[in-house]
Amino acid sequence: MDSPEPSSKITATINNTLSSDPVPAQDSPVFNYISNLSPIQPVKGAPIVQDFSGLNSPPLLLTSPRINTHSRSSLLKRSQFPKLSTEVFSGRNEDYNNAITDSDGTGVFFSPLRSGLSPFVQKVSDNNISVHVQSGTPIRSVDEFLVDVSNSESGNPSNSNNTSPKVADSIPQSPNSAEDSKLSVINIASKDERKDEIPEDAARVVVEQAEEDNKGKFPSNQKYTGVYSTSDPDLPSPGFCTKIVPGLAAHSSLHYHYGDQQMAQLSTAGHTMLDEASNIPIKSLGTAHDCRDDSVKISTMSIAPDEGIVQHDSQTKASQHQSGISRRCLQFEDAQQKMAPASSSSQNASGIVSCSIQPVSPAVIEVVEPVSSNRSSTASNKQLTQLVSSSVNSESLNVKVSKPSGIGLHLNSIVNGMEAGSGVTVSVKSTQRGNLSIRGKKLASMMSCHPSKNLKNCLISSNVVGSNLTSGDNDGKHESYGSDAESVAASLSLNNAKPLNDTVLLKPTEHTPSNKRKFNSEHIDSNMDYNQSSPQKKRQKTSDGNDGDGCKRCNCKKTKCLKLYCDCFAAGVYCVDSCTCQGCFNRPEYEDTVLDVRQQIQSRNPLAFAPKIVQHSTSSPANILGEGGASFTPSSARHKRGCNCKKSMCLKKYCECYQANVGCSSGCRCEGCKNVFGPKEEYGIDLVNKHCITERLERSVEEEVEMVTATSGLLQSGPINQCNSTPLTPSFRRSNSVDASKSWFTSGRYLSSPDSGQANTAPYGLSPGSPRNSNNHDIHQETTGDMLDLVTFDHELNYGNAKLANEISPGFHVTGNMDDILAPPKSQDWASNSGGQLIPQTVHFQSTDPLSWHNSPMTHMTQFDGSGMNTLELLDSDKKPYVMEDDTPAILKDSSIPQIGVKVNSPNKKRVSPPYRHLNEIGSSSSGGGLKTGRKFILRAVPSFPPLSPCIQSKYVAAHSTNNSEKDSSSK
DNA sequence: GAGTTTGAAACT
DNA sequence: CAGTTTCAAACTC
Repeated sequence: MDSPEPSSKITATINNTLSSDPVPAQDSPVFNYISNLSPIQPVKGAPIVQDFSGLNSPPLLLTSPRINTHSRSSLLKRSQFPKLSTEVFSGRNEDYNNAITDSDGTGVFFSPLRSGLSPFVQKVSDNNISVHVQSGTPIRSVDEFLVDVSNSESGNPSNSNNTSPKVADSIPQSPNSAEDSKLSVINIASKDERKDEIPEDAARVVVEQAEEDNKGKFPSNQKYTGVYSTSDPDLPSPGFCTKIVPGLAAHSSLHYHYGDQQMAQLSTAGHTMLDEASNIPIKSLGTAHDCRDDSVKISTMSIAPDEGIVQHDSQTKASQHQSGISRRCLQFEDAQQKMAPASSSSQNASGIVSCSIQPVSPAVIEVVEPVSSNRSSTASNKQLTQLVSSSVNSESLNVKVSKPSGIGLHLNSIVNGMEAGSGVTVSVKSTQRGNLSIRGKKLASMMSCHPSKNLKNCLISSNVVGSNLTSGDNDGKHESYGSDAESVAASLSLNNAKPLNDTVLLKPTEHTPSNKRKFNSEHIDSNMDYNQSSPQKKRQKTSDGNDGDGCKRCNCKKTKCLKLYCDCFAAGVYCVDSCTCQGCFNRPEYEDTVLDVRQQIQSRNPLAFAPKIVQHSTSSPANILGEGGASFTPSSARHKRGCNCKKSMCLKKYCECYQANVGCSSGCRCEGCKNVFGPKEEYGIDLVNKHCITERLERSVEEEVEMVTATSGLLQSGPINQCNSTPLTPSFRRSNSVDASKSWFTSGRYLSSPDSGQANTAPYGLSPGSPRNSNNHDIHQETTGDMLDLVTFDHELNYGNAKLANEISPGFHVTGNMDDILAPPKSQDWASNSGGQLIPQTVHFQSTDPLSWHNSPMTHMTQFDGSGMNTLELLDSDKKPYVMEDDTPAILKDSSIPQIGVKVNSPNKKRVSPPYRHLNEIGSSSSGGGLKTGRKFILRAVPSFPPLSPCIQSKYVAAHSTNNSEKDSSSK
């Protein structure tokens, strides 16, 4: 196993299975390139994806703490999935093999994943890198999850192929399951010690699936090294990919595919992935599927969200593992996993997760794009490409956006994340160009994101990224994901500084030491944060207060990070190394404890982990702003419970409403409320405030626009900061559409987190769109306003970015299906649906319509994906979709569950809805308009979500794209 | 970095 | 449900 054995074998197997040529990775120059080139590896961070799993339900997040490890393990697992992996990856296998061989030489294996994960890594790994095996404990559950997923996915993948076939293919490439898995693991591990551990887990996971193969522990580091990529590959390679990181996965996949070399790095990898996908329709490759899955899932989601989810989860996990990122997150995933039995189905959410991969690294994406653009364009890989970077071929892509990943996180986190991340903007031009540009600097930071904030960022980024890449993000690690991707992107951007188009340069990034460093560090940080978390990042974060990354770090001293006082815990994320907490039990190692505590808390307050912010379709405040209309409540979002501020006048972060960039609602008991985002009705909004808000909105819009563009690229954090502030704006979303979008965002957050699903979707959606962004410029502008709205919230921003992207990219139309979306429509359902939808959605959009982007919160995703995000767009177009409902739904939705959907959501949703505000809001303010709008939106939104099956969505999209306008109008 | 303020979470 | 305490983030210096 471990040994990559002769790649030849693997390749052979691969060949058999995949038929794809397994050129020994080593052999293939391409492989080398990739390994060398790929900055991707860093992407591993992507693992972040893990978050997704989290997506399902916040609770899960907690549960998932392991996830991180798991995720890593998951990677392994994936690798395990030998079946696919080996076969599938034959091509990759080669790579893997090569990698392996290389690794062998070094001792480390690279799995395709690895390669995918991080080209960087590869290099390193090659050297030796890496990978330290982290044996850590395996988190089997996760792994299993992953595995299962992968499996399931694999199964589906084929189905799903469509969109993201490439990915899947690529994934599949990973040849030998066992070996691969090992390798993959290794890869990841190599980077971090923890990883090492994780890898083991992953391996275990894999083992579970294929204990044999894995052996659980791959002997040595090698395995670990291989872990990420390889093992996964085996598994359904897809799994790998996904697991590894969306980005990574993609990369890895790419690598595999490429035997070509292409150093091209990620992009190449991506291409390869795509190519393979195209070539290999394989589904078999479960792993590949991951990536694909995302896309596929997305598409398929509609069909079988669960699978998608699962895959995503696994992926995410993997990704998480890979990247430190995972650390935090996503326990939800675990939980979810648990929740949803391994089997894919339940976990549709997971599908979302897959998104995470994408999210993994916008950077990656970018990287990919270049390549992809080159190849991808050719490659059918649509999905992959989409996933990878929607950027690459946004057009074809259906993005998977699954990003909902964020979902797992709680709103809070999300929101926060937004802020943190804001800085960066990435613009991806998905459309064929594949240009990704990342502007933000913060990407990295974002990447790193921590739980809450990070999450936000992550989400955003992830969303964006993910959207870009693939649908699936992961929730799991909110942070990681986004962060990774972002980080990557950021790194890219930073390094390259080339904002946009640099995407191509992923390699460069890789190549450039600085870039590499950045990536690595970033990725690591983001991914590994807790593990390795590069000091720098930590520093940054710490300096920031959280955040550089956006990730927050807690500083708990007495609560062991097991109470809601802890931001990390509250966000359902594990504490990261960067956290300065004392006696922390919020770590994967204490997963059981965390889960227990979490349960206890939930028993007392079921909504304890639900997103605090719910989208209200109408928030009174928003209306105020509302340029557009009143309908908009600036923030459709509201704090569920409302704040109780007495001295801060809701003008400081002490105020949860303010912190979340949402207006206060009737539910608030604050005194002297001057919440910029929307004072309590009582207080009425001050004109001044309104002005401020509007200004913010405008700014945000502008920024968002940029962001969007960037976002499309990835994360775009840029907006974030402001966004943070701006976030407010979101609430204010200008137009209805805006509102809707916002609602998304907000909802996204909220949803994502708590309920979940939505958020996930949103993110996904967002990310996907990005690709188009390039095209979107115009759109951006147009949308910008909306975008801004979306952006406004931090979370939103994050998501929003994606969304923006989506929005931006006019392209996104909801391919999907308004209908579908609509179908789900009910707000309540919505949440659940959304959850599921989200993912799926992600996929479908392709919008062409600029409008759609509105929906977009997801837009970005859509953009990239094009279709993927569409759901969002759909929503947007409808706009209202999201709006959805209100908070409640959101909450419920949040759960991110979306995918999983109902399960998670439903519970939450019910409760969620509660938020006084909704009622109030609904009733009151904006109420009128707001709520109405919200509902209206919701309906629309719903439709978007519904988009379970990508395929369906796509269909719808195609059909509806035209219809959408009609619908929209009608809905309106 | 230390200390203060603030408001949520937890407890009674 | 209300009041109090505890806690950690946010903020200030």
